[in-house]
Amino acid sequence: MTSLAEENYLKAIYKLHEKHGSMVSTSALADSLQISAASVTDFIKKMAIKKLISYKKSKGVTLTDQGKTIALNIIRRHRLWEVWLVSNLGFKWDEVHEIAEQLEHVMSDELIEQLDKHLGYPKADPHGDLIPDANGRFAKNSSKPLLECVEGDKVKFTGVAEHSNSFLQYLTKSNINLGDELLVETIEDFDKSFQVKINKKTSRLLSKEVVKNLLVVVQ
Amino acid sequence: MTSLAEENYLKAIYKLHEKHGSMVSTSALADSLQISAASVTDFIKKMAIKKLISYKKSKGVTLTDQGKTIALNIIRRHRLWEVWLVSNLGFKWDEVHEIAEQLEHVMSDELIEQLDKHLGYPKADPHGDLIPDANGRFAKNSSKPLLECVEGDKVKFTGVAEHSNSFLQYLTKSNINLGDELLVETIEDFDKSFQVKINKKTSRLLSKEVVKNLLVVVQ
DNA sequence: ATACATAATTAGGCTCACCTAATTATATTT
DNA sequence: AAATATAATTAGGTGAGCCTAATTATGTAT
Repeated sequence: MTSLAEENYLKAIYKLHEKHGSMVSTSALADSLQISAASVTDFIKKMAIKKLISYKKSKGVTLTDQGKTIALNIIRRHRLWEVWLVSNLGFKWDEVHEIAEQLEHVMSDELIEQLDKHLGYPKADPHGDLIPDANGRFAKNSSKPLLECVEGDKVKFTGVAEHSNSFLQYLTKSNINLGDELLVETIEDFDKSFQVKINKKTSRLLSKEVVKNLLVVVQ
Repeated sequence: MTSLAEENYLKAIYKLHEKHGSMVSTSALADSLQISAASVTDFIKKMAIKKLISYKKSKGVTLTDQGKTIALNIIRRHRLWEVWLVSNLGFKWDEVHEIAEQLEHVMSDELIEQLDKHLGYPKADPHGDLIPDANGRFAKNSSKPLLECVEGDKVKFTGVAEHSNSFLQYLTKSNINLGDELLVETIEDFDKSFQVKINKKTSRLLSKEVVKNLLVVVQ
């Protein structure tokens, strides 16, 4: 029904919309998919005819309900596979993205439902990203960037806002792992760097760039 | 490196060669891949240039060492995924083929090695087909069709020579499962039907068509 | 050896998903 | 408002992997 290319477009549109809101521009899509803008214009016209997206010429695209349903399904598949790769196959959180990018395109609803069950219906993937259910619905999420916290806040590290390998590896190296308790000891007003105590043990200085990308839930 | 289409051709050539020996004809490939003979001729010429196969015009093709290595790798992936689907996700042996056909094309050696480890380095898939190791080598296999047995033989059911869903479902329905002990009670000379005792319990009459496709190891 | 049937190849064409170069539309600056 | 920069579209084209119809090669029966 939906081709590999269509799935990739739908996922990219969903993610760009999530990140920047409103309509997704041709160039943003081209950039994200590493494809020329001309090719994108071509392709989105066809997707619009198929009612996967709504396309306003020279303005950009948004997902239709049908397109959004498919996009959420792909994201669901991707994140479930990531959980499996980490918890069953022993991969690290910075090693699973490329493999899950391939696995997400395997078409079998039965497979995904069985996988979900096998994993114990996880709510989030190894990076803390929520996993939509079979109907495309997410659990409630009260996390926010650590940057928005104040001195004295005691929080739980539940996710990342930046998924680059270098950031994930920095956290691993710094011994900061999903689920850790973080206590904001002091915040340096000048550069917004945070002195944070991790799991009531070691204390560490984190730059603004880092705390911006750590998602936490206040306890 | 190798495309989806190339992988499917290599696998088909390997299987046809295994089944009928010698060179694989254009029409056999066309039939197996559900593609026109003209398309096959086209494609195998390109594969020959890439040294994946050796092609004698109007005679047929055989795999080169390189092609055989890739084919065995695909078969390895396919069978490991089938083991996983049955033993971890709870699928039945007649439900896994189509899903494994998709999973086998996911490219990541690391993934397959971890999967193999996770499954405990299985020697065979849910149909009893041997799984080649990472170097394309198979374990020794002393199985033969039950049809070649004689009255009084006590054997272990280790595999099937026919993979159709209808045959697999017939066996399931008849309560004949991989690993079962079979005792050949009598063989009807007229139609080569076998009266067989399963796991020292129930006795059952199996047609020649069935015993031909049951692979067993004499105990 | 000839005729016939079957198998394989060649010729020409199609769709999908991409490309570059040229053109047009939109947004920003002066 | 005009000039300029940036973004988007159109036009024309490519390779991969398929197709049908026509042709040629191979194998079999007479």
